[in-house]
Amino acid sequence: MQTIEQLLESKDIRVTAMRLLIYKFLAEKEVAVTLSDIEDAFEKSDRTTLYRTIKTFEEKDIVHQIDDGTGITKYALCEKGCNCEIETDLHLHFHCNNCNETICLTDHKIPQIKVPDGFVSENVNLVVKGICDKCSGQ
Amino acid sequence: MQTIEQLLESKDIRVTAMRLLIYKFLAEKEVAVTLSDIEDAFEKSDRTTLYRTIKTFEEKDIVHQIDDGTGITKYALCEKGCNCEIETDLHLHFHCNNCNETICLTDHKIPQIKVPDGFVSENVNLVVKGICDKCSGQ
DNA sequence: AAACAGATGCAATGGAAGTGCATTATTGGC
DNA sequence: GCCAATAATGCACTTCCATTGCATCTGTTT
Ligand SMILES: [Mn+2]
Ligand SMILES: [Mn+2]
Ligand SMILES: [Zn+2]
Ligand SMILES: [Zn+2]
Repeated sequence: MQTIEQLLESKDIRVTAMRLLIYKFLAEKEVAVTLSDIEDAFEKSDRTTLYRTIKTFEEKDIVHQIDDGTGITKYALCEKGCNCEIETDLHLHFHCNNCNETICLTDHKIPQIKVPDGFVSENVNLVVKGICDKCSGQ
Repeated sequence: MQTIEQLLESKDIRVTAMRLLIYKFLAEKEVAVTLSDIEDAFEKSDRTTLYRTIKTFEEKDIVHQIDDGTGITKYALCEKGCNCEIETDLHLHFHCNNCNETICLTDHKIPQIKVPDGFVSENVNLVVKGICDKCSGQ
């Protein structure tokens, strides 16, 4: 089991206090977060720093971006061995219309989608909306 | 076969020159369009009018909105008998990474998506990205 | 210590969606 | 046809989020 420091170093990311804190924040959250969520959690630091940190994480495949249709970009830590860029690895995302939270359903992979002749599928984005387990009351 | 005028009237939308023009513009396009696309086509009219026209069409189920992940909302005419609000009717959308256009694959319905116990699926958005038939060179 | 690279902070920008209100056009009753 | 009501249009402004330029700070290397 590697430490967060080791993970960052292995991805050629310099270890800073801020980066460790943001990583831990993401790791504790079980849902995808917006930049605003991170801002609220770290009011002392500047928005830009948080933004660039999350972008750095994204470039290095530590987090992946989620477009859940709310118009606000969300982010979540990648699972170990998650190859976000490979189509076959893509899991689906669930957005709760009640609590407004979005979560990764990491072990629900997107099924193979047929496209018409002449079309080449490279990537699929699938967001299911509805009521999450917490809100459905069971 | 009903005229555009008859269609609009049947949906309780007043027939105006602008609305007819925008409807025809959408009908001629085989791809989903952004508000900017409409703006470019009708430089004489104000953006707000175009915006509200498309919103009116959307409310009355004449067009449906498409979130293809580019961050810019796109719109396309509904097919005859397209019930956009019914989950089972939803077709999938294809976004070309080359020409950057998005099209409705109206006869490719979204497959049933399994969600974990406790989750209730109400709606699904599925966008396939890749290379379209025109760009794939066949 | 000096030099350098990268991280952080502040300010500003840009794009797109949305709204308030005045003006103009259309409709329906008379 | 005329008038009042109602809806459509145009203009200005706002809000929200994403993104960037540049100055400053911090940590590392020689
Ligand atoms: Mn995810
Ligand atoms: Mn469509
Ligand atoms: Zn919920
Ligand atoms: Zn194409």
